[in-house]
Amino acid sequence: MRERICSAAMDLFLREGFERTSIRRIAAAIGYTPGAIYSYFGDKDDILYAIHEQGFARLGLLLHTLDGGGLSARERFERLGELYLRFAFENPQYYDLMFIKDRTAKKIEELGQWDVGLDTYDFVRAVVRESMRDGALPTGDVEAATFALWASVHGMASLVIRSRCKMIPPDALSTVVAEAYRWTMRAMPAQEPAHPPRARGRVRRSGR
Amino acid sequence: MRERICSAAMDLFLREGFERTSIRRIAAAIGYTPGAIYSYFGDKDDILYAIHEQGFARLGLLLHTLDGGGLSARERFERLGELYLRFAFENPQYYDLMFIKDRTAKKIEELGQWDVGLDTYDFVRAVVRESMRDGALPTGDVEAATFALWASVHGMASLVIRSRCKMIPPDALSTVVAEAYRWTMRAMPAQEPAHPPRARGRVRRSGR
Amino acid sequence: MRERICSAAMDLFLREGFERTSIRRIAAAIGYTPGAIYSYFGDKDDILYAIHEQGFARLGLLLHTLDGGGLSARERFERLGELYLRFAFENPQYYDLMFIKDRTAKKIEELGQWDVGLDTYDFVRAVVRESMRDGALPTGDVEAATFALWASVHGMASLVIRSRCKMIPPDALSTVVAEAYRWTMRAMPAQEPAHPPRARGRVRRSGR
Amino acid sequence: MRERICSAAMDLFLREGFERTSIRRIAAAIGYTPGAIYSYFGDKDDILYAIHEQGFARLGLLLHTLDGGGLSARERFERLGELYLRFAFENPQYYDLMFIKDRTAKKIEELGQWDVGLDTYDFVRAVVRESMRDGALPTGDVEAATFALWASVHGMASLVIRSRCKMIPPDALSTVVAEAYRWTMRAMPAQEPAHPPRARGRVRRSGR
DNA sequence: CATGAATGAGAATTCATTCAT
DNA sequence: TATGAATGAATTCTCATTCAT
Repeated sequence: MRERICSAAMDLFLREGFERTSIRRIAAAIGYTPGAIYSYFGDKDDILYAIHEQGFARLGLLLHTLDGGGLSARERFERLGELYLRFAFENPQYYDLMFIKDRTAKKIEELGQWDVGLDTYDFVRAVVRESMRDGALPTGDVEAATFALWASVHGMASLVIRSRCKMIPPDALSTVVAEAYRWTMRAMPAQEPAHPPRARGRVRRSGR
Repeated sequence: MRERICSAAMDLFLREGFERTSIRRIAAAIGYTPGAIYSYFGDKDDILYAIHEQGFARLGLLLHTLDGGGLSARERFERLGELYLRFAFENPQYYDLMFIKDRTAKKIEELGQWDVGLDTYDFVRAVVRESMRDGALPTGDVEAATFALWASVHGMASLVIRSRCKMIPPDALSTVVAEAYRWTMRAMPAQEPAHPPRARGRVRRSGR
Repeated sequence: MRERICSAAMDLFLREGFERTSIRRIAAAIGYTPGAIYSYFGDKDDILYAIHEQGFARLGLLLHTLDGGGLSARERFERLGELYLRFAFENPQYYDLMFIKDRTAKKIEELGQWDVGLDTYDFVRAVVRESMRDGALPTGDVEAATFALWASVHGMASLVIRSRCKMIPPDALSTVVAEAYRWTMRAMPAQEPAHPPRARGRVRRSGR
Repeated sequence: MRERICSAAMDLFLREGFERTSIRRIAAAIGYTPGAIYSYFGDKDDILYAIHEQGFARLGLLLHTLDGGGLSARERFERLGELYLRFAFENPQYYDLMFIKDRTAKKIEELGQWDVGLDTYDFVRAVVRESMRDGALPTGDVEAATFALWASVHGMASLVIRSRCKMIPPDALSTVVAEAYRWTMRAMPAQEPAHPPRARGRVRRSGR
């Protein structure tokens, strides 16, 4: 039902591009009539929205692999961006839908449903906050730091996905991205925690 | 002529959105027949392309105000991103066309015309390279540093423009962005220049 | 349904000419929206193709009246061309579509669907072959003889239909055609059959 | 001038097809403005007409090579069709324009200008008449015989040119055509001249 | 002789959507 | 739940032609 419609839609996004993905085509792909789709989705953009939810579910799963892995706060912080980028490059269609496409934002606004993306954002913010508390990051405005991190990785992802990096040789691209991410990480060096949070500040990282 | 068509098109982008901007409407807006447009532009996307060129011309002008202002390399470096962000927020439609929109990229690829954007990219890279030479930046991979800087500001700009920052209160947004940019700048601290260029490298910043 | 569309199209061919027959007009003629047509035909040329199929069905029916009429091989042979010409002159629009118009051929090639016309061609060839076997025709290359016969009648039909016979007074035309057909028949005189088939070879025609 | 326009038009017919040949394109091909064409031709179809005249001039030249070659009447008669077919297969675009295309006929009718084609037709008729006179052909209705000959070769040419012979293997085609032409010639066997040419009209042809 | 500018008409096609059944 | 039929609106684009300059 809804599942089949969504996956047919994603298929079309991949194979034919977003513009070519009409309700007619989706219906044809699953052997139904256009009208039938409207039993499950009120709107074409509702399909988009559902797929974007799926995307966030996937991304959420991926990011939450950081939990309980016995990672240090700094490691969690550094891996966070890497995982985000991995998601983006491995699921460019999803990523586009979730973070770039106009219509998704319009639909979200229309529904007033911000939770979906917020969960992820909150998770990132939590990691950032924790990192500051642990001295894995210089203390500062959590919101701004979160946004800086996010903007940085989103910038890389969206420039690549929307074909703005053609001046970088394709085979050098992943290196450049990785290297650029390292620059970003450098913006946020691990610190001696200002106020040892919850008696955590252990010996490690003393050198930094 | 072409000017009138472009500005009518930009007008429509603003007022009605991109999808609603058809050749018909553009023609109607300037009191012409659709066919007349085709005397000046071979294609709908040619109009896009022309506007995007205009946008880069504007951005170029703005960025080049950095030249000859007697600024230090570090100042140039830091103001570069600020100017870029200013451009983005003051001309979101242009910015979208230039750095986000799909069709622009497609048209560019079709034409094989990368120069337009490259000029700007080269300018940024030149600033980065110079900054490294002058110790205004840690030495390192110029390409990656350029990309990191660009990605960071593009990330902020595109998240805002494509309405992905609704969780940040609108009136706090500009502060968050400014603050986030400071984080980014911190990634690239001024350094003791490797090879004192033009007798600059003084004692300052020794602590870092 | 499809029937109504086709007959409306034929109507327009007749009344307004082929070039003037657009999907818009067809739709208007049957009181529908252009889009509605596309529920029944994928393409403008699909309509052409359907009509051309109808035409071949008609022609097939007509030619098959030769079967089972107790006709001698020679009679069948001679009447075949007459029926063909009758079809052409009575259904010039169909004939044009089936045997002259460019787009039909293009569509056929596109579909790789040669069967429709082949049925008819095979029928003609069968008649020719049989005629040779029965001595109703000099023995020889069946393919070439079939083609010669077909070309001859097609030539007459298409010259008339495409208005290349204006130098022949209209009221003399049918006589000229009939007389010309007699010349063609003379090319293929009845013969003493090589191997007397079904004990036919009677004395008649001895004088020739 | 007119020459250049015509040859550009022919070029386009060949390379892009007839439908794609617009006045705009012709103009572009010779580096002029569409409007300029109208200084030389009143109409798009006037160009067609001019080209069709050229075609007839060419065909005329070709057919007139039969004159003065010391050929017997029968030889002239037989070669006439061969030359005609050769012209058709070597200049299919011209042939199409001259003998198949609708618009040419319409323009001719509009102008009331039949002479162009008539010259050729008269030439054929003259050959036929002479052949009869010389006993190179059975005596009979000259008009009908002319038409029969013409229809036969036109049929072959137009079936091939308009792609109705796809059931015949391409490499066999020229053989089939040649063989079919032989059947046609057989329709019109050489005869003992009734009246030994120049000193004519007597008892002969008693056998018929 | 030729341009440049523009018209007006029309082309095929596609789409999201609706609704009675 | 799903279809089949249809709408209505729009889309890009192409064309022959005209005409003042």
